[in-house]
Amino acid sequence: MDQQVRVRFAPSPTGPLHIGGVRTALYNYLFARQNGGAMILRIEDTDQTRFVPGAEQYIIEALDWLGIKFDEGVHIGGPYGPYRQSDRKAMYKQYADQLLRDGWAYYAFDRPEALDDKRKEYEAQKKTFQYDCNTRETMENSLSLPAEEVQRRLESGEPYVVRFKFPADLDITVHDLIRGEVTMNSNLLDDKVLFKSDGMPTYHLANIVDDHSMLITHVIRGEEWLPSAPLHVMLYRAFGWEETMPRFAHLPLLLKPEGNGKLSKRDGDRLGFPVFPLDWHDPKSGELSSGYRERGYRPEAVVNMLALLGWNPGTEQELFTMEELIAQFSIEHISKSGAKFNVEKAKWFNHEYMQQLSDAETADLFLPQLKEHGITVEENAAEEHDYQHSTFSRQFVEKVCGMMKERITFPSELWETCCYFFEAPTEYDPAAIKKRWKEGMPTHMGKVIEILNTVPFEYEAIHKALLDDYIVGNGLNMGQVMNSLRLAVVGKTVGPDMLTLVMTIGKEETIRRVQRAVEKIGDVN
RNA sequence: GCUCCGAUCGUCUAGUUGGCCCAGGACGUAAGAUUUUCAUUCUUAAAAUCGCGGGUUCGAAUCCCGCUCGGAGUACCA
Repeated sequence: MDQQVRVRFAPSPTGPLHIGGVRTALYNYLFARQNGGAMILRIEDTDQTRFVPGAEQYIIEALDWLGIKFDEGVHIGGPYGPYRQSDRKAMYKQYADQLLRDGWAYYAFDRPEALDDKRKEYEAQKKTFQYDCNTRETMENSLSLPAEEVQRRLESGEPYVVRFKFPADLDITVHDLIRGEVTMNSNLLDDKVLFKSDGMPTYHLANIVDDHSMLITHVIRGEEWLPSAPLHVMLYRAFGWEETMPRFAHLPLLLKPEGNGKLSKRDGDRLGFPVFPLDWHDPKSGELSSGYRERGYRPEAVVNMLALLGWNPGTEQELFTMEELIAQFSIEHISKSGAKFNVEKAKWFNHEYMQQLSDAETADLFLPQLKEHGITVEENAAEEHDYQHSTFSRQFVEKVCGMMKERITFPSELWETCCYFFEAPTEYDPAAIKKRWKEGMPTHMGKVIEILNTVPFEYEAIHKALLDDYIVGNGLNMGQVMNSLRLAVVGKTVGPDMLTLVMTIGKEETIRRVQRAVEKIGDVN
């Protein structure tokens, strides 16, 4: 009889959520959904010194933007709350006491300075001090001190921490869903602090207590937790919860795009791509770290890219909707090695998802830029375009988007790519003039105007009159004439099919632009 | 230093029970086609002696051992 799958994403509100953390959340989400289970958001804020205002809200907003939804959590409540560890503070002490009572933990009175000194002392001998079964007798704790002394210190209110008492020489095996069995010997593990002198539990205690009381069945987290997994297994054993201990899956890390090491905030800034889902304004330094959303990435693209960074479907499919990911995700296909983040691939994903937007959706993204450039867009304008007043219909904007969106990776490129549909060029690319605007071009342009004025303004008619009859009929250089026309209309030699462009901006505007170009460029070369 | 984890094209990876792999796909790169231009698109190509060295086997990217390299952890941080 299977119990319901329950997973949690448990970040610390110490800053913006790193993209690696987003991936962890995503994998948890996919796993939960696939198994019809519950996804829980728990905030692990046991370190009051590292608390950053706004971080919790940032995490919620970022995951919401990406479509990673929760069933229970700090922001929506649920039957196993509260979901913020600082709000659960009162319940941890009894668990520390239980461990103390059962001999799995002990009081330690060593001051932080004393520990520092100890570490330096060892370091001087090229060794590393570890508070463990070999050294604890030499420290100030309830194992080394007489019972009365311990009692006296406790009653006098002397600060203390509670440390886990690792049994000597015990092989502890962690069953990891990704890595198989990982075994470590307790002699090499240190007596981690479980309960701090400020009355708060450490991650280790709070995590186990919460996962147990929230009925978590699977812990999917970053590989950086693997070394402390044996401690966690021992805690479940010490509490007598081993029967219901969650299954563990330690995810490979996200690495820097170049060189080695874990992906960090600085890499993103240096290499020009975001490391965070959303923009983050650091409340202390005022520094801005850019996010995927503000850079113009589609949430679907970020999800798709992240899903494939460390997991693969075993097929050649690369584009996935969230639903497809949920259906196909499997822990067995998560890779064991770290993945280097690739900016180009991220852009490619975004281009793919930009193409999936409708013309209307693309137009919505374009509107702010148009406004910024003084272009007015009217929902139900009588005319498609009014170049004299820089006013266009919504329909016209959508038409342009439909024509041009395949050239675009980010919405921010829309204006640069489409501006000539909305305003006439003010200058002409000198290199293009040199290459295309040959002798006699004003005459040819005059002929273009004449044709536009005389033949019906229809694609086929213009094509016949201009390309077939005039250019081909007179043995003119097609590239020369058409590119000069493009230069006159666009200002440079880019853009869609020339006649389509003319049809789109209209007869009058085309003629105006050609006349203006002839005036400005003249009969050079 | 110690402990643990890892190691296939520049990058993400396929390869899960050894032969169908002189290693497949995608991004990127290059060339060509298409186009009056640019971009898109399409086609093709280059690109991994499967980290190195030993074994096991008729046969190994796939199994075993050693080495090397990389990463993580080693806090009253998570």
